[in-house]
Amino acid sequence: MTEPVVAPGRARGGRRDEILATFTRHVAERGYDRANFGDVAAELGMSKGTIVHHFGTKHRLLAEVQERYMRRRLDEAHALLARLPAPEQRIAAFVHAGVRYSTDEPATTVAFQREVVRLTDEPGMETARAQRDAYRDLVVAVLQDGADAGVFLPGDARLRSLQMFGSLHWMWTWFDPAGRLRPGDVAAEFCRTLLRGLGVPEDETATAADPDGPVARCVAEVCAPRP
Amino acid sequence: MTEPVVAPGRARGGRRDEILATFTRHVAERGYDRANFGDVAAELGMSKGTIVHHFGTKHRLLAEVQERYMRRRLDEAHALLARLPAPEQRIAAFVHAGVRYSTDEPATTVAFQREVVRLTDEPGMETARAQRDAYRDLVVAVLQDGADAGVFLPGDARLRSLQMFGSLHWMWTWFDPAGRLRPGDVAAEFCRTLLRGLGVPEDETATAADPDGPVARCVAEVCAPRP
DNA sequence: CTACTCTGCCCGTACGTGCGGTCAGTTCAC
DNA sequence: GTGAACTGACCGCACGTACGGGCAGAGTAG
Repeated sequence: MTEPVVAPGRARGGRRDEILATFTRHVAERGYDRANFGDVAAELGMSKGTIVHHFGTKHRLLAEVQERYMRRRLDEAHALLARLPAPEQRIAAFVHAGVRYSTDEPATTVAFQREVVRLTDEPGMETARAQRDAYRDLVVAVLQDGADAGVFLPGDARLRSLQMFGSLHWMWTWFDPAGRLRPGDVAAEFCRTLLRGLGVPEDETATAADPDGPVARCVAEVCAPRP
Repeated sequence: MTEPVVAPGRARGGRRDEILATFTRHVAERGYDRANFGDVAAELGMSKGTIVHHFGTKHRLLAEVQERYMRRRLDEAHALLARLPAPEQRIAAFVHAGVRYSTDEPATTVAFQREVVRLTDEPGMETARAQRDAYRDLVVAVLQDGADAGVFLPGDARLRSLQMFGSLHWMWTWFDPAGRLRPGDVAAEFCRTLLRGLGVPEDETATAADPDGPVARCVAEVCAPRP
């Protein structure tokens, strides 16, 4: 209907991607439990059976959403680490990126964040959980390295990472991508408080937090617009 | 059975409080959607009808959980503000208190935090939402006053409050009250990063963050053990 | 004291609905 | 032919909640 480019039955991934996108939006809006096959199918003008045919179970569908999301986030994280050497730049980049997600892919980001707890509980989420842990480990390592190098004041790197992730992951409950609050401003404020809190001097903090500064620009390049 | 003190039929709130407590625990463990009357009733050895009799609907039950929780938090907040005059002490107190909740009332805290989004969406939650907003306004006012007074560096008080609440509200996804991590240590680390990030000098930061310091002690007195 | 009525707590059951998942079958590209 | 995409009817079940009734204690009249 909105995808007449490729012949039906042989579209890129079939209707698989459409299902994934619509399901993701429903999870973002209502949560996993209240999202259901019937509504998704109706919206896409297909049968419930089609969704089952492609994904098997609802759990598997969610798992695929989480895995795809974390795959992109991990790729970006590695690209950022490769370009930015300094610990305070790297932390700032993670914050800028974390805020960008909320506007670049609002639905997927909200779906991921509000259902993140299922990564720890439910079976079948091992891959996504491992990806999430890998991402967190990257941040912890930067925090630890920075503290070891004296760039950051001594402190518990793991707790600091949780403090930082909390601020970012909580955004789904209050941030409106369509609102007047610019993501760059949110990231800047978060960066300033966080980096100062880690003991980074004022001028490095200001540069790294600047929404038009080098770190933010690097993040913008790496986090390309959605295909 | 475990409540032989008062004659049946005239117990303090009847089985009402038991229902509330058990339902709260189920919401904390499984989330609102997966918590159900059948399991709660079975665990308490009563009929589903009894729950309906006392609360009418499932939504009303959740609303009551949220309202009771926020009432306690608001009372504590006002008590803390009355005892602690300095902005950095007040912010530190909010952080210490926020962490304490996770161990003092783990079930209710998790239930509240993981279902907080329903305060904004669902009807019937107006009271709880107003309480939550009032709590946030208290924190925003402290941050604003501190910035106006020059105790904190200039910055967006509202964004700072959201950054702070994010760290605390996210705790339910990772903090284990029975684990080896002491709540005081978490609060101390969070306080240090946050207060330094707000521009508070190192010695005031250290005093306010100290888990055995005056602020933490004041919080411990105000947040009395459960009755 | 007795008998009665009223009332609030509680039970058991039954109903309606919504949802995840199954399955037999059709269409269509290769 | 072969197999993948897709359909639509259907199943079973879990869950919220409506309903009718039982029962015990309080109040009251005699």
